[in-house]
Amino acid sequence: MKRATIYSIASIVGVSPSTVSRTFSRPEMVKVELRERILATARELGYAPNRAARGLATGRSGVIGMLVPDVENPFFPPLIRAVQAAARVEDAELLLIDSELSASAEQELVDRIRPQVDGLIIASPRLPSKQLHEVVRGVPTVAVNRAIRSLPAVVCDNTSALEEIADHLHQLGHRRIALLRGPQAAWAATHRARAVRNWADDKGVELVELGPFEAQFADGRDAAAQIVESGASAVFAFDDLMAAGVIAGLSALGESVPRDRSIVGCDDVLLAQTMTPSLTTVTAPFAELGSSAVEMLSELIAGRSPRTVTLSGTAVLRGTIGPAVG
Amino acid sequence: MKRATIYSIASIVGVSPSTVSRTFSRPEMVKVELRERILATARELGYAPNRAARGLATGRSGVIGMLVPDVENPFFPPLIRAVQAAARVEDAELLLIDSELSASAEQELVDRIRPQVDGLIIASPRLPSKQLHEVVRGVPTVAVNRAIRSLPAVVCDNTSALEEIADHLHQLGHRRIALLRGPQAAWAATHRARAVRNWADDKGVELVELGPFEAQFADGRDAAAQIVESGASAVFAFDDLMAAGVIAGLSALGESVPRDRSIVGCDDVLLAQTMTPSLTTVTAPFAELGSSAVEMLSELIAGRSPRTVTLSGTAVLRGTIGPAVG
DNA sequence: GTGAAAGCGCTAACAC
DNA sequence: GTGTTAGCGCTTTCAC
Repeated sequence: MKRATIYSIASIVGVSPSTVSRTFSRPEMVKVELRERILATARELGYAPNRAARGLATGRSGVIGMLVPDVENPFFPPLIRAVQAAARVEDAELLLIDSELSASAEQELVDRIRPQVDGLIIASPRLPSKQLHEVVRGVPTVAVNRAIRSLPAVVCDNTSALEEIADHLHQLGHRRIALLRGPQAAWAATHRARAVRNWADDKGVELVELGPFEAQFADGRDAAAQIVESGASAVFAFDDLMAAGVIAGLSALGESVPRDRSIVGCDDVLLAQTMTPSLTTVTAPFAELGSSAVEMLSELIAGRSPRTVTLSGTAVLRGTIGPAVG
Repeated sequence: MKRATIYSIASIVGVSPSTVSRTFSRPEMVKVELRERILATARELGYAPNRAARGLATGRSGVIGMLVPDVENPFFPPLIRAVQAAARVEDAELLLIDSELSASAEQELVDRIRPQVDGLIIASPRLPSKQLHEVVRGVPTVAVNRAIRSLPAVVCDNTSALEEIADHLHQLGHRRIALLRGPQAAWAATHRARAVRNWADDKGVELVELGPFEAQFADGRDAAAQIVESGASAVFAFDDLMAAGVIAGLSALGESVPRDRSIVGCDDVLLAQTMTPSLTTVTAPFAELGSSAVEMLSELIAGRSPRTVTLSGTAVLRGTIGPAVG
């Protein structure tokens, strides 16, 4: 028994295939009673429109591609969920691709899925602007978590949230602070570093910059010794994962957080909320990041030119900061 | 400038469209020299085969669907990565769907993507067997993390790893142990509970069973009071996330792990490795789980009937267990 | 080894 | 409102 098509349904109901087609693609165009009959027999036959055929005819696949550098990094799952939820509303599916932190893979993978998606959402791309621009030529694309001239983007500005936390740290007596930088090629890393640096300059606080790091847990853990050596009483890690690493590394060195040193993360991923004590960090607006991205992508697909959207993170003071010691 | 097709290339090179087609789908069928020429001009034009057209002609989309109950649960990202990596090798893309913990959504979502995928991988399905069987009718499907009669599956048996940890706990003097059960509808929850229960029976250890829980962080945290009350000196949480919750909950109650109580998780997700102290748990073979699933799916698509695969978890003793106190 | 032609299942003008 | 008729771009017999 083969799959039902608009033809099989049409012949059973006694209408033309176009009417069946319309019943599914523009229901309002077919008279209610007829539509009902068609829908009924379609259900009986377990009919579902063949997406490939529809895609071939319309030039639209109904799927959007999402490229992330590392699904296992807890920053991305919430973003994926948000994008997916938003896509669902527009009746689109999500093709997910993981570039495994490789810029060259980004290029290759985009090339590969380009022909089968209506649009692309690229999260935290590592590819240099020029190549990025080059590779997405022809596919509507929006970048997330990276401001870039040639592409509409949705980014998160954590500056004021970081300042707020920094001020708090300052009040707690911290006068020498370490900053663990994120990946060289990551826009967020540069942006966050600048925020902390500017704040420190303004306040006249000594800032010890470490890194750049790939921003894995191990990087944070291994940086613990340098931190201790630096004499910084508080540290801004690039993200929550690194912060967790720092805490582990300090613990191995016999220190306890926040008793001996204060740690701040960024993004407020699951990890930050579930560790004990919970992590002081900046909450990223995942849901809005995702929905804005999808929304912008739709605009783009519709031929409009959305402007880059800038959202903000929110400071959340939790258990990993305390008074400066030493 | 429109996208290149086999026709545009054919007319430029001066061959028939079929030859161009073969160059891409069965390269060995066309003479080397000709093939090179075709490939060259294809490259010039930036040609890539239209997947929709190919799909329509062959009945294969080249995409496999993966359904997870919750992308944000750290158990799934490593699985997603593994599946994706394996799929890549077979030149297939991954359509990801998140059912957000709802069994009914599973049904609806599968229905929805069924027509556009060549096969389906369903991770930790919550749907009752019968409905699950019903809904995947017609699509090659493999279940992951759930043994089920009607579907080929790849599961992980943690029994011996859990016993190993339990024995260790016993040696440390623990004689009253709590077990936090996972979601009612989750196969893994039942399976793990049985393992611990049987062990406790054999050893004559008192087992306090709590739950079932949805297995979120908050569930573990909120269970802390009951645990303290139960007098159990050690606890097996359904998974790492719940274990993290328990630790947080105990901490709020003034207890410290492993000083006051020992905690064991399951799966060894990122969380388990990055918390301080790191969590004693059972490492799930994510990579094998994913690659087996894809492998079985290919078999299924090819018309063969793969047998259910059972892998094993590995005990990993870390920082959250210690001698029984009280 | 290569070409011609039919067809995959749907949509979209365009008629009626 | 509904039917007719071309395609959409590819694969695949079947000839040659």
